[in-house]
Amino acid sequence: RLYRCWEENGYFHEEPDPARPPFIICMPPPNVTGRAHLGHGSTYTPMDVLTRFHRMLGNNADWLPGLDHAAIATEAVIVREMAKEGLAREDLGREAFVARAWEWSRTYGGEIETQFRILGFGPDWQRARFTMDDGLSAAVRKVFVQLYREGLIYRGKRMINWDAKGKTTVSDAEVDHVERDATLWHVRYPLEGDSTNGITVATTRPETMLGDVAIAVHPEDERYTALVGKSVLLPPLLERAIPIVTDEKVDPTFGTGAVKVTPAHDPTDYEIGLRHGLSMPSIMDFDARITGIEIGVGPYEGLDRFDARTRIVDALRDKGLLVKEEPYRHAISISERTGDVIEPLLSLQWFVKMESLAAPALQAYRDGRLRITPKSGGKTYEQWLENIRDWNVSRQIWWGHRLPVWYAPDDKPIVAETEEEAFEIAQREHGTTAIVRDPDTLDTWFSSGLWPFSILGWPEKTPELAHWYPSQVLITGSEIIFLWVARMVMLGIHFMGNVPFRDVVLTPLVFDAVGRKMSKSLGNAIDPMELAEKYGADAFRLSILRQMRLESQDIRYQESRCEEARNFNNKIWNATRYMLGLPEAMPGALTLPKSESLTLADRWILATLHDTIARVTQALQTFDFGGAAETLWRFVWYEFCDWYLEATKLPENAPTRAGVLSFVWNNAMRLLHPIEPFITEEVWLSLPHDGQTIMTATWPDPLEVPVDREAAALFDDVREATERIRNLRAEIGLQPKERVVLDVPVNVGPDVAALLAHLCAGTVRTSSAAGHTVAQALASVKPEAPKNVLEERYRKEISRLRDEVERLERKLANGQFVAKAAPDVVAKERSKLNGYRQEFARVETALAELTSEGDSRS
RNA sequence: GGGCGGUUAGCUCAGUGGGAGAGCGCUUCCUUGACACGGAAGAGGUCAUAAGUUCAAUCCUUAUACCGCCCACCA
Repeated sequence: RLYRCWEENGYFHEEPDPARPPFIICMPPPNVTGRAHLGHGSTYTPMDVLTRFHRMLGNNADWLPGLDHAAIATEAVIVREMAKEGLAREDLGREAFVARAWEWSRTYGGEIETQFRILGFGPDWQRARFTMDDGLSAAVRKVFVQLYREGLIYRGKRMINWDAKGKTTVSDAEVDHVERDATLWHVRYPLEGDSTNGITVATTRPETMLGDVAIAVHPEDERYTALVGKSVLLPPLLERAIPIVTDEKVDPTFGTGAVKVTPAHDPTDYEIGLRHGLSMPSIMDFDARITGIEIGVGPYEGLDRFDARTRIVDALRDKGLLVKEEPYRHAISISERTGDVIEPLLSLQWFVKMESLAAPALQAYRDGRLRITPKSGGKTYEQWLENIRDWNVSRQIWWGHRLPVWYAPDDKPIVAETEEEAFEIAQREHGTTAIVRDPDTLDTWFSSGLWPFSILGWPEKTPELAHWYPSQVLITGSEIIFLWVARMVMLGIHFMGNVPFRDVVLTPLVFDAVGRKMSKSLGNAIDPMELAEKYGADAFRLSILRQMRLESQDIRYQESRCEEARNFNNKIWNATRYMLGLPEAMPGALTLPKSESLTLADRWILATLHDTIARVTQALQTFDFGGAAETLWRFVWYEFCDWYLEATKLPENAPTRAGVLSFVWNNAMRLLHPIEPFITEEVWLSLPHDGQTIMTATWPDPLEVPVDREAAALFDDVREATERIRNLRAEIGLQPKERVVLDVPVNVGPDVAALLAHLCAGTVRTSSAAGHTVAQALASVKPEAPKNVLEERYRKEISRLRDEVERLERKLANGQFVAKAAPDVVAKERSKLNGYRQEFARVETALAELTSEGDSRS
């Protein structure tokens, strides 16, 4: 109900307004196929919090949402769906397939937007974009063409990562390295013409032997010096001879110190091959099957790579060429998306040249134009950019931005923004229009890399682009710092001349209670939608924010967190009910009772509110969401409810309470609103307020809250006295309503006396002993209690104080300390000692009086 | 192999160069006129280990152990 009202009234929407400071956040576009998970809680909640906060501050704040076409993920969904109908991609044909993907995206995609609404996220939906829409697609083509013409995009035959399951290349950033148990096979390659001699190599991938073109050893490895230059026969077929070469890259200490060189199927071997001018025959096709298309593979033709491995190992064993098999644990490359084992293949693909793009992105971070929180994220960012390699951007799938590339009959690429332009170029440069478009599409991250300016209308010169670029902050998970963040910075600098955002905030990863990753297969995944249903969206948001710390890289989450937050909200609700149930009406929220009429408790809660506003504001400005949440939790529950609300039940405090409650609670709701939008709106609307919605209410200003430090300190003294007295009451075993007589040694004034009596369920009896301040009097309030209880209590106190006094005396007697420590520290320690001594004397006197009383009575 | 982070109460985590903190859990009491999704009181810790710097170290430095994350072409 509230959300609908907000959206219908356009509260999330903003127009660029140069009169106000901009505050823009570009939402990391969730996958069109995606569903909300806990990671969205830790990443998107902070974005919503900041946007709401800055809107209340009066800034031109807008949160720009969108969806990502998620090329590989979406294509996989469609393929799976089609498989149920017995259809393959090719049965449909490209055009029909893409049409189906569009239809699917429109019909079933974007479910996550509904979920975001339930969670209270309020981006400017009117500005929602999709990475495949016309404007963004045009931006993609323009960027590709420009980079090509600048020589920053090229086509080349390079080692790429092949995902055989997804039937596409993937970039280095999308490859995971996973430790797995494997086997290290030692294989003997017999010397050509002398089969009694040979060289043994260790390999984990015998199936690639068919593509071996050499054996390499280290140049200084004396074991093999005599063999270098000779040739060996390639097992298991023993039909082809390959040379033994030397290369620095070979580690003589690993395995046998000799390595087989398969340039078409291993990145290191590829480099060795380049250095030695070796041939690079491919023996595996895009289905990860052995192929003899380039070189003879004998009976292994057409076998799947893993079957081929088994068959080749068997053959080696039969022929006595398998010297040794040993278990071996090592890291293998896995496709992030499909989980399939990555096959390094030599293939003709499109690449973005990264070096000249990376340098300015690195510089921007180093000179502080780009800040990264936490600092450790900055290190990661630097390290990656320093070692960056070219980015393979062509993908062999159909769903996505098709490469704006055509080929002339001689296979020369023609790169153009439109087909018309491509025809023109073809006619002009090749004298023909018989050109064929490249079937490949672009890496999803190519279009998301343009997000910060493409969603603002680039390449058009829009008012949004003029006023809102660059944005202020990007919030995202640290796992896509390479895939996304670094690329946005590089492309932003290149095309806009400026970093796309001032701050990057990396949110922690969410793990389960025992630190495991949340996953469906482990069954430990928690669905935020279920939590929202059970405990409320506000509770979910608060629970996750409360655990966030600036420097933390992970948080452990469990459902009980949400339950606690729900309890907190229940507390807010009940506190509100209390106020609404008071006999007097709540006056307007923006004016306080006359200053001189404020009670001690009033002054205390106002001073506390003042500090809370300052702290929360500071925390949100520095992205310390956990700090903000924790501060508010403490204020609402342990200060406002536990102490102030209780104090207002005292009749003497009644005259001013409605005004102060109204004022303080209104402020508290505004402070809490960015974190808990729903309950704060509901409460705010049910109490006196100014305006239509808390969303556009102004952010609390500490300068508008009167502060009386002296009164606040006195109230704190009362709190401390109260705690001591309650402790004694518990020891005596008094029932809550049983009153206790309190001896207060000076006339502390009727307000303090009444407050103390109320909070302790006591009857105050003031005597007027001289020489005490009110604070001292409070410190020595003596409840009437059985002699033995008091005596034990006093003895405990004396013992504790004696320890403290002795500790400090020792410290101050240390000449080194007095001479070398900072003077203010010494002074502080001295005054502490004095305080303890006075307290010690006081308790000792009290004990003496107690025992003498007892004596006279007995 | 390289980089980063962590180790503080049973659990999850704050924090500070000079008197160890919170929430949950636990124990005792309380259906007190907002709230049992609550209130009051309480128990519980040689701040991972070792050395160093310092008048003083849980905090700074170094090393070690264990845990986690990221990066990486030793077959």
